Amino acid sequence: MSQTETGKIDATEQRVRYDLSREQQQEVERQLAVIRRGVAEIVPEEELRHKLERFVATGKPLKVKLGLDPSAPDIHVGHTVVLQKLRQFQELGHTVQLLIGDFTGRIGDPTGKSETRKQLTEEQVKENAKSYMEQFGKVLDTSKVELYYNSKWLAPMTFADVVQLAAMTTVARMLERDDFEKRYNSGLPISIHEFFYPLMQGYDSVALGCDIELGGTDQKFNLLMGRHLQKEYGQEPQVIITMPLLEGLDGVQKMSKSLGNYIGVNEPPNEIYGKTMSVPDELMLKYYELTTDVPLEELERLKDGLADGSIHPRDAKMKLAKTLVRLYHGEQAAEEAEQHFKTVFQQRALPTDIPEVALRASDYEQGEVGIVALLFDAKLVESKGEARRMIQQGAVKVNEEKITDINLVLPLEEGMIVQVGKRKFAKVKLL
RNA sequence: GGGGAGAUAGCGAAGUGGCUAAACGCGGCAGACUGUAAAUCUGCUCCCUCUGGGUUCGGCGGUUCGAAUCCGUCUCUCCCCA
Repeated sequence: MSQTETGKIDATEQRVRYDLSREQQQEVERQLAVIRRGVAEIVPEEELRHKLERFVATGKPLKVKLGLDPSAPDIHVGHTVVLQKLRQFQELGHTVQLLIGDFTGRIGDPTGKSETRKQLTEEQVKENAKSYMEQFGKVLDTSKVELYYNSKWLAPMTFADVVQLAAMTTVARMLERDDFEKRYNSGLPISIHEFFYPLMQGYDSVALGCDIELGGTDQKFNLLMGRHLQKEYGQEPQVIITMPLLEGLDGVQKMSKSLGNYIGVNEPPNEIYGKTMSVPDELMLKYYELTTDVPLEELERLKDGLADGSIHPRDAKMKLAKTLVRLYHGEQAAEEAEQHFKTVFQQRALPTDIPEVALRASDYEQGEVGIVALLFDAKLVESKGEARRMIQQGAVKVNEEKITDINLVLPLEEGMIVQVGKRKFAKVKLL
């Protein structure tokens, strides 16, 4: 859509003006300030203000949508960026609409991967939705959340409906989308049906009559499609709010499960703590801002302290790690995780809670075991070749003694502690 | 519908009959240093019963003493023309 056309629509739009009292105007400003915090973009902000004015004048909450993939959720800290924003909307008195894209997910994979997506049964979808709600409960008040499935309105559509929907946009416009453009230019395949994903997602906003749709910056195109379609269907278009993408542990690529650079909210406290400590320093403040409930004033103090050197980056990061564990596992777990970190990594001592590995004594002759087999059987390495490599590189310890001989045979003992690298431990339990 | 190009290890990318388990880069892992950050240095990175053996270069089938490399066929992809 061209600039001039957008301008024309805005210019001709008839907006109701509300006579707000001073307090009401202040409330609008307050809400705007909360909503602005940490966002990448609000498109367009003027419409958001208008919607908020209406909310303050009429008391009718804004409908704020977030679309979700129907596959089994494993929520990580990157996802919580958007959830934090939704929680803020809840606290401001608005309604959160979670949309499970069960129909969307039924059709195929939008990322162009060759594997066809597994067909999910209705039960699986319901199960996954339940799992979403459980995990979202760590950030959102899920009792107030409205849950929708887009198969409800997408499944009954006829081919004629679909063609009509498809006629509302153009191929050129579709190719504006960043990943389509990149794939097209670099000769990667794009299936026609992939063009329907933005259309379906956009139509969801029509069906729900959304006021606002949230997403990561990578979702901007899809979110804008919702705006466009709402106009086409004669509705007031939604305002879109994009949140910055959170880089993962590598500090470069966005946090994602497939890249393995994520911190899962359901991970054990020690993992969350440890992974957080490996986040690059430069990202610390971004993590604080987007994934925690640390107040803005405190954030400022941290920022200044780090800048003038009065706060050690390590201490700031330990606090971040502790905060994240507290958010997902509670105060006590946070304390324990910090203690564990200090013991294992700062003092290089053995952790107190080493996972046990059950080994069957009868599987070993004369109660003895080769070091390579031991590492493999204890699942500390993926292959025996890797076991040999680890030993040769000096990464292996048994009962805190470094092992250097790959042919070492040692007696199998209850409670012996095997270690590979800095963070993989196992305690032998004989059966 | 016609013509052309291509598919190599997690990714990118060399290799066009034996010296190739396959250069190089990225990523990953381990060690040193450290704050389990960054930077830097070193080693490793298909599997196994490991001074040796086994299975790999889109699938299947051939040619050959010997194939990632040659031939046939199938699948998939991209580009150009219509």
